Amino acid sequence: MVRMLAGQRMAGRIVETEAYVGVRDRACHSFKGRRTPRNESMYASAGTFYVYFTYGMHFCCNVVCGEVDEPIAVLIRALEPVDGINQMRTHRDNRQRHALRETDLCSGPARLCQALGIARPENGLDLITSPNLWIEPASEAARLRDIRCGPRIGISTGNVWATRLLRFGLRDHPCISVPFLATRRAPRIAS
DNA sequence: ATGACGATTTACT
DNA sequence: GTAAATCGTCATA
Repeated sequence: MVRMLAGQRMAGRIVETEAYVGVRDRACHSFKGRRTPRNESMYASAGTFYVYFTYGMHFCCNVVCGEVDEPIAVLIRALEPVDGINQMRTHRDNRQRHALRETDLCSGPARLCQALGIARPENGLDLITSPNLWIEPASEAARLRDIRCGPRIGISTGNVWATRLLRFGLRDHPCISVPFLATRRAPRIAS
């Protein structure tokens, strides 16, 4: 994931994500086809950026994945800082009491948005054409056998959607927000 | 108009 | 481990 800000380049390797699979998913903002000003960008074309504000203080970001009017998205949960680490650190330390380890700069959905300067203005951006924010192939592709899956984080609704294995990440990576408990390899295709 | 809550993070005991 | 921070959003009335 690459971010241009103030003429400088920041980049991080995506090491953790969660899937939000649309109108049937109780934990998804578009559950039951709910369409509001907040989640409007979920209904746009694949490659659209969906940024939302939560807990009165945090932003989190998603990549929209479905067809137009099919509100499916992937939450970006953690990055391994690669480029522009000093700028990331500045954004994070500014609001912080103690200096941060590099592995903590982007190890959470709100942390990475803070580090990359992602907030309300970035909601609805087209990641395919934007000069300021895009996703490109990693220098080295992850091996499927190194990808773990597990339940999504912070889903409170007591039903099957809280336990489905829709969080994915790189095995034992130090920048993951929460460790994967059981050793479950990701399926070839997430259903 | 109102109130309950949230796809989180941080500090403190 | 527990709790506070902090406010936009949305369902309900």
